[in-house]
Amino acid sequence: MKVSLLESPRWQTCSDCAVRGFAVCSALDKAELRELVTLSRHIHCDPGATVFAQATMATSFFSVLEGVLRLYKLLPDGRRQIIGFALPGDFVGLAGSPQYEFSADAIGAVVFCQFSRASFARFAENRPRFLRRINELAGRELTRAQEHMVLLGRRSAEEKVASFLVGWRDRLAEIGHVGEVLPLPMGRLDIADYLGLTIETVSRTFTKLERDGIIRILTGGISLLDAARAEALSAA
Amino acid sequence: MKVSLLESPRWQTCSDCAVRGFAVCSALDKAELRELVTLSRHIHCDPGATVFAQATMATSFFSVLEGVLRLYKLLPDGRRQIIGFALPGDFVGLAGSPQYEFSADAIGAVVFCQFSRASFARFAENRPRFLRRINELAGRELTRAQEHMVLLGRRSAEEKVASFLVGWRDRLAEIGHVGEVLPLPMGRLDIADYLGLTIETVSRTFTKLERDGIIRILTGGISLLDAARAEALSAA
DNA sequence: CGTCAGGTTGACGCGTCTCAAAGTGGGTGG
DNA sequence: CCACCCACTTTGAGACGCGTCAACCTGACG
Repeated sequence: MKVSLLESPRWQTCSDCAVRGFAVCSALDKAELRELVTLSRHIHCDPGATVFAQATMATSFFSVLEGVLRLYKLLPDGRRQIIGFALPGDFVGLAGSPQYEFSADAIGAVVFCQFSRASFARFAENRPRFLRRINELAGRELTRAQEHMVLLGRRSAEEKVASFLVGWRDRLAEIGHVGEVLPLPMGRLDIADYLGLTIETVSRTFTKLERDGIIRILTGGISLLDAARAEALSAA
Repeated sequence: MKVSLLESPRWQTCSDCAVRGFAVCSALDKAELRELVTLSRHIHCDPGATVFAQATMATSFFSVLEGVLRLYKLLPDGRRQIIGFALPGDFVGLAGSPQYEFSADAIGAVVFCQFSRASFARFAENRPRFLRRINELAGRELTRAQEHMVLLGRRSAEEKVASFLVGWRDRLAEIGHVGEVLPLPMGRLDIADYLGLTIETVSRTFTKLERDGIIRILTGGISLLDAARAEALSAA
């Protein structure tokens, strides 16, 4: 069974954009929205395409419309840590330093809004409501990062995988995903690099969770058979 | 040898506050500063005192003036992850959820400014310059968190300790610390919980770094004998 | 000089990584 | 439509880094 995150209808204009309700621009009125549109470009990109790379000049901000981005940092010797996945509605590029602090590439096909940093900053500059909205998103991002640190520093492999699955389910639910099946558009290697494990450990742990009747492994996703037990493993 | 972070002269008024140049309030003019003062209280607290606790009502924001706070999250079974140390000039409480997402307590004696969340928010509400300043601090915080994730997920014990020492040196330098000796006001257990290690591993790693001539262990701190080698270990 | 918290050291075990091989499914071209 | 291919995943066996448990050391303080 193939599971897709691209089932939502395509947008035509900003006002009926699929992520209108929860993206950055939710804090804008019609007039402002019309102005912001003139600063944005819609970009489609193919599976695996790099959106931007760590340490290159940060010329843009991004708002994801469809699909999933993986955000990651690389060590000089090639070790990779995925610091998060960006979903529809997520705003990317907040850090504010002149270079990107991490890389981003598409998992599957992705559509996003791109803003030039300079003109976006000029637009935001004197709009307290919009600035507060950006603050809100930054705060949420920060809270997620802190939770992720606990996971990386203090949880076992099994707890990590369970936390990931529960967290992923909750994030998809937030953006309106429903259904028995939990799609996992990213591969095992991505999950491993997100959790600070190796691909083999992730694979073994998935198998163990399935043996224990907690999940069912499908191609491109899983089914959470025993959500309560998974939540217990992810240990608040 | 005893090393202190409290050598700086005490403030009298906001305008000659020791952290005036790099705290949140650096974005304010004299008049605004005078207004903000009326919303703040100066608090002194003793070594080990808890400033706020995870999952309690988030009624305040904090700006550190002197000393160091440890910020941490606890798992139900008692495992602890320190997500950061707050130094003079740092602003704490950004996340914006109704409850605190983590706990904070004093390492050594601490002095900070406390703001009621509600009145602080009202003050900030229509001050774009101030909101942008808060954004800037949030972005820096986020960048640090991302770097920390790489450390927790992808570095060995030795790399973790070296990164910590180099990072700590740089943060102290940013707030004006100079001198051969790097003070470490936190104990080994704090360092372990910051790095996702046990206290024994941290202790052993310190010893190894000293044997290798990279550091010298002092009471209450270290001396970085071979900064280049430490930086190489922390592997950018 | 005794006490106590914090730090260090050692021996051992376990969880995760490493290296290697085999299995699986989707896509492509004959 | 089938057979091959390739990337991805799973499984296994063995090694190793870090955790665990326990003992000892050290310096600050009364």
